[in-house]
Amino acid sequence: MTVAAPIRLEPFKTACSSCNLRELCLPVGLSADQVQQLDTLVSSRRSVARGETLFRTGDSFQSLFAVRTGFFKTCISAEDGRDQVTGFQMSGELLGLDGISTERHACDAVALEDSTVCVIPFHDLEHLSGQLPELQRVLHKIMSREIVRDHGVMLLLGSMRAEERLAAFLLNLTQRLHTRGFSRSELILRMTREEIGSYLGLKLETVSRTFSKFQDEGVLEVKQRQIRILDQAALGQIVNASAC
Amino acid sequence: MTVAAPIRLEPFKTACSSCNLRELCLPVGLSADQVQQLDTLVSSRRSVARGETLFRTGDSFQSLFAVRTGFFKTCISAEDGRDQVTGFQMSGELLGLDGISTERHACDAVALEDSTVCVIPFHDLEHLSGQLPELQRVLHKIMSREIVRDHGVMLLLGSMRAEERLAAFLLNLTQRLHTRGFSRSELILRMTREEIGSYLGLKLETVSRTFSKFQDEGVLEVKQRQIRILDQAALGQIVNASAC
DNA sequence: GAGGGAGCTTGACCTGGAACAAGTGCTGAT
DNA sequence: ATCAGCACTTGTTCCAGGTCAAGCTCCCTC
Repeated sequence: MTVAAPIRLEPFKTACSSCNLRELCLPVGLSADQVQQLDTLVSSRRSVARGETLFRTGDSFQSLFAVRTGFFKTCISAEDGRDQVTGFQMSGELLGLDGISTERHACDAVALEDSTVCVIPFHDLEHLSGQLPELQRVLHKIMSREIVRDHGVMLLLGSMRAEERLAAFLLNLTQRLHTRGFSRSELILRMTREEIGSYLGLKLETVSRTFSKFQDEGVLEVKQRQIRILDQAALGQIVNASAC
Repeated sequence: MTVAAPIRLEPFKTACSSCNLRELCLPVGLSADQVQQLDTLVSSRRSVARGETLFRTGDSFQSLFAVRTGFFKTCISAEDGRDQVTGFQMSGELLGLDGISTERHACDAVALEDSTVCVIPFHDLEHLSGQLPELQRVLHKIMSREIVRDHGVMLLLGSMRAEERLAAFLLNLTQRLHTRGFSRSELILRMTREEIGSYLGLKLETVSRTFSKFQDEGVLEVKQRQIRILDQAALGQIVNASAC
């Protein structure tokens, strides 16, 4: 491939400092100067085609990955084959935090559409964050946020009813999409009913029925994976239903 | 043993280097020298009586806490009053990681028996871990381990049946107690049936019935909060039941 | 050692969601 | 253009676990 010519395209490729996700991603809150230091270690990208895995349970952990474009799910499977989607990740979100503890990945990360990720070699990141307290701070906050998020999912799984779960899920998705500049009321699901069900602790039939119910009630318009939210407030009330 | 001589009692107060939990707690894997540096920042203790809270949702986050003696639960509550136990912590385990992300605690930590904790001022910890890569590494691993643990709970909540959940819970508890030198087959629960139920996404009646069922089957002996495991293997099989 | 209350057990009944089953509609390959 | 196969919807039935209710047990306090 590399025909003649010593053209160095590198600045064109990966650079946090020129990335429009920098306010959502690892560089959040860092100064321009600090982001440039990050650039030195986030030097490669990787494409992952829809359906392919970025990493699998048991793979040696070397790097974190920041989703640049596309959409992922992470899932774990028990020995008995049962499995559980533990999260959906969109642009600016980090994948691989689970691998730090044992230096082996503890889940599978699967692209739900053609995606690209930035590769963040973790040893380098630790090294740099020893130098840059602000970076260390950001990393800690991101990990902590993941813990808080997980606790929220536990609340959902432990005490919500099917409708509440799905409503909470949709609100969470649209809110995250909205911070990325998408509509607050329209979205295209990148995952199947089964994956939604796995994440929410429901069977796919229940997810489908609940979508239909919301549609009948005029809360949503559902056309396969295209969802339009007609009544945001109603969704919010459904989530907090047990209050009544 | 070293008789006579100028004995310095100071390590008698708070000191990771003289703490018998150091292999379970923050200092895990650090050299004696490094642990001594930790000593400089972990300088105070706090007692929390049974039923009291160590911190509450919304409290300003200043420190992590390492359980020294006793037993805690952490729980979050939705606005609507619903609440969810997100974990039980025993000696050597850290409390407060959830607070890092927003600098406010995101859950309540309640002592289930009279307890003491070591106070670890987080800013100091971050500072020191910038100096001590090994400490940084440990902190990252602990946070990552919490994430992995939470994912395991999601699997439990999302896809296991009541018996499987309780069996998994008991095995997890006894395993953690065992690494602390307790029996693998006998334990005293520090939490109520309701708290177990909240953690496992079950109602207290279901927890109680499931205990009774296990007792009838000869898997456990249950006397209120005293549990004796009669058939460890059976418990293990129950957890992996869906394989059959 | 009597009384009260929190925590636990057990029974009876009910229901939300699982399981099973039978279609329908998209999509992508030949 | 046709076909195959996956994703989704919808109906029916069933059951695990929730709900409600009644006692029981073990402390703890006076």
